[in-house]
Amino acid sequence: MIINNNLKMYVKKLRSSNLRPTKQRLEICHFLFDRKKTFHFTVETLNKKINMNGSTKVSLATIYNTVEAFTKAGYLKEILTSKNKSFYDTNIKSHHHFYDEGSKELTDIHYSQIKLSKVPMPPKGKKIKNLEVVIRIQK
Amino acid sequence: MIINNNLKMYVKKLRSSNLRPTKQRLEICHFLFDRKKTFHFTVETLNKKINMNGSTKVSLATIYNTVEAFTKAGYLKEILTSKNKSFYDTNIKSHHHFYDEGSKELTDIHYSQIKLSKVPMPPKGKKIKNLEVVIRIQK
DNA sequence: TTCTAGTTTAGAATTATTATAAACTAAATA
DNA sequence: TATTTAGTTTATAATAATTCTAAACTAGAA
Repeated sequence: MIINNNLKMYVKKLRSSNLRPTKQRLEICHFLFDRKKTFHFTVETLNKKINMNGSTKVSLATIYNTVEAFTKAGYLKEILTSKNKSFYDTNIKSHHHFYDEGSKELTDIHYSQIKLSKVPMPPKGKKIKNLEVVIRIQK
Repeated sequence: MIINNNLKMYVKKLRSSNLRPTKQRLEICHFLFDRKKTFHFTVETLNKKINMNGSTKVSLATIYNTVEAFTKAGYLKEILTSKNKSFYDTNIKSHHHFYDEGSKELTDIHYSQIKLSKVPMPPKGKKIKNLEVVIRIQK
């Protein structure tokens, strides 16, 4: 379960996302952030993981709400794909993806692996929030 | 309605997508390709346009099927976004997009406006099909 | 300890998409 | 040209992802 050290971090993330630290939300944090590698997921896969391996039952609605709040707060990043399903990533650093249309798998590309030498100005009155490259690959 | 000149082109596009040229499919072609500017759309918006302004009634299922066949054949391109809805583009040349999360609008970026000076090798056994940049903008 | 505003939940509602099967039609063949 | 058949269209049903709802519950302030 959640070790004390991470607990503080989770509470901080939750509070700064305007969420109270509840049993369910801490369980979600555990499955999202208590990892060595970064984690790509959909709400469906996260829900399965939590409810098969977790120590607390968490409803789908709570998972949706928490993931959305974390995404707004910047602790998760929504990935661009052409599927009608949302993919999220715990790696919020600027980085890019390979998207394999056969297997529908996403793989991180480290930001240092792609360099842009020219980027356009945003339209008037707007600023750039984020820039992502998706490289579609096939056999 | 469809002028004679375009008709031939539409029939060619349909045949090479393994579709017979029917009244309904020609009407879809008219709304997709008889344009000066490139066209961004979802099936929903295309359906509205056709059935409000078109001269032939076309069912939603036919629109879905035709758009999918054109996308497979390469006459339309599916755009990457974070929404749970498919966006398509009649501009199939290599190009990129601004995505305004406020208004949910997509704007083309001409391929010459972005230059990449470093791109990673694809994983073993795979090749790069396509590379797209999406720049998310906000106020 | 009590109270209040926020939270969780199951299930209903909504939205996008895909599947189905009966009626229709393009175009190959006689 | 008439007939045939394989492909097409359509309304509607089914499915999948997400959002909404309202009743029961709980964190944390007073």
